[in-house]
Amino acid sequence: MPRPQERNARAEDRVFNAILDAVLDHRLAPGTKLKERELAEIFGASRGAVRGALTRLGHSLLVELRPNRGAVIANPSSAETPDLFEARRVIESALMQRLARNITAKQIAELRAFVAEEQRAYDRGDRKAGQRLSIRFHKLVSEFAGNAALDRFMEHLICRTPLLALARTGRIAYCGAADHREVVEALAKRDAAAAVRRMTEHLANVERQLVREDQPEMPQTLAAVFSA
Amino acid sequence: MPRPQERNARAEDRVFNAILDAVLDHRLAPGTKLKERELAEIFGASRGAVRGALTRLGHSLLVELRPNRGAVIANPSSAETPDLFEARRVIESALMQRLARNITAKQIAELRAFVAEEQRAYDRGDRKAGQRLSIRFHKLVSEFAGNAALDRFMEHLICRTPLLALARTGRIAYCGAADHREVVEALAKRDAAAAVRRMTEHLANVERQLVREDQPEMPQTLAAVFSA
DNA sequence: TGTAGGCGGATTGTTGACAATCCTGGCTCG
DNA sequence: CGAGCCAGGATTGTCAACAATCCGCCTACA
Repeated sequence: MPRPQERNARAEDRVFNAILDAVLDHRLAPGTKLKERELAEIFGASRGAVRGALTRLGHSLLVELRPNRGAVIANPSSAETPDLFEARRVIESALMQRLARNITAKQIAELRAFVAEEQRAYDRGDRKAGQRLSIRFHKLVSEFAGNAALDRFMEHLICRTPLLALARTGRIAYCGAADHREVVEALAKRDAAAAVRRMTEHLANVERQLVREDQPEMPQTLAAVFSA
Repeated sequence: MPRPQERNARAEDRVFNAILDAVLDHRLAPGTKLKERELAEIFGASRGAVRGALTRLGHSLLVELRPNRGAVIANPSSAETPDLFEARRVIESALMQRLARNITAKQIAELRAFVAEEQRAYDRGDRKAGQRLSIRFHKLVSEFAGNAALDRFMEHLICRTPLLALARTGRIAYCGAADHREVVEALAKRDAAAAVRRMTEHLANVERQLVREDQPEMPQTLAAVFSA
């Protein structure tokens, strides 16, 4: 006999995590409608639990909550790309400087092992797993830096990045284990300047992938469509 | 006959903003219990609306949500102070660099007028108003910088700062219009380095106020109390 | 034929009652 | 006399029915 309170407190988390994972794995396209009843049925949860999960996802900007019109997977405009990546460069540069000072040998070992696993995933052609590990690499770096406020913010930025990639290019952004390894090795040498440079370049690489493929985007105004 | 949906969608906002303002104005001490029924009565709202507001405040870390035990105004530990201020220095330095490049004459004028108003508030001894304007100064700067992602994060950091001040020192942190004016004048000259330096020093000044008065804090362990 | 207006179904928003949980105070028992 | 325990009351968590809203389509009319 499951206790309602505990069971359902987890029900909300279950729905939240399921949708979050689906977005990160690109299994839910931007604009997909998220109906409360349907989700409640699928997850065997009450509508209230689903509502709570959607509200949280909305606060993280992963779904767009339109009053009286339901929730859809967010469909960020390409105008957000520069802002997002500038924010990431700012924060992650700061993280690099912190880590170059404070990182422990154990953390270095853990990062190396992580990058190796990431590399193996890409090598065997498992892009989904590679992508997921690439995301978690940035989160791991953020946690190791040991600043809770920055880590919290990074979580938001990291989750939003793949969504933006999917909305713009229609496919997975390739993060790449090689870039990550260079960052880790710079940190291992406690070379703050090199770590910052490599992380910055890495982020610029990912961003460039997005804008380069940003051609087939929908025009913003009707005037632009018919001006030619 | 007020329409339930619209009236209550705003009811949640009303509760949210009222509590937010009360925290920023230091009218609610950390640890204060926020009972749902009581708040619902006070604001003439339903318990659901109050719940929604509390959930949002919880997500902003302004109230602590304890499962089955209700919500209280957050009581952050002093250990968070360095993290918070480091995050602010990182972000606001980036904002300064952006603004030194992009700020418009109109924005400069607006910032100058804002600082003048802030100064007048302090001059006439109205600390509450001065404090409120000091907070909004940082938010205004953040908005002018024009990066939505960073602005969003700044909002969280800015709201959390006075709470930390209250929890630690028991009184209002003095931000000071003079520091703000120097920042604005550096921006007016489009001197990025000077703007960054002044903002960084300003934040360091505020942080120093907090740690300097951090003596009468509760000891963390019983052992520490009785070791003497 | 094209457009304005308005039903019908589906979906979201809200409420109040009910269930579960926690805290408090007093009681019993060792 | 103190520790453990057990109601009683207060508070939070959950749910399912009801109300409000929106979208698509259909009709009527110019």
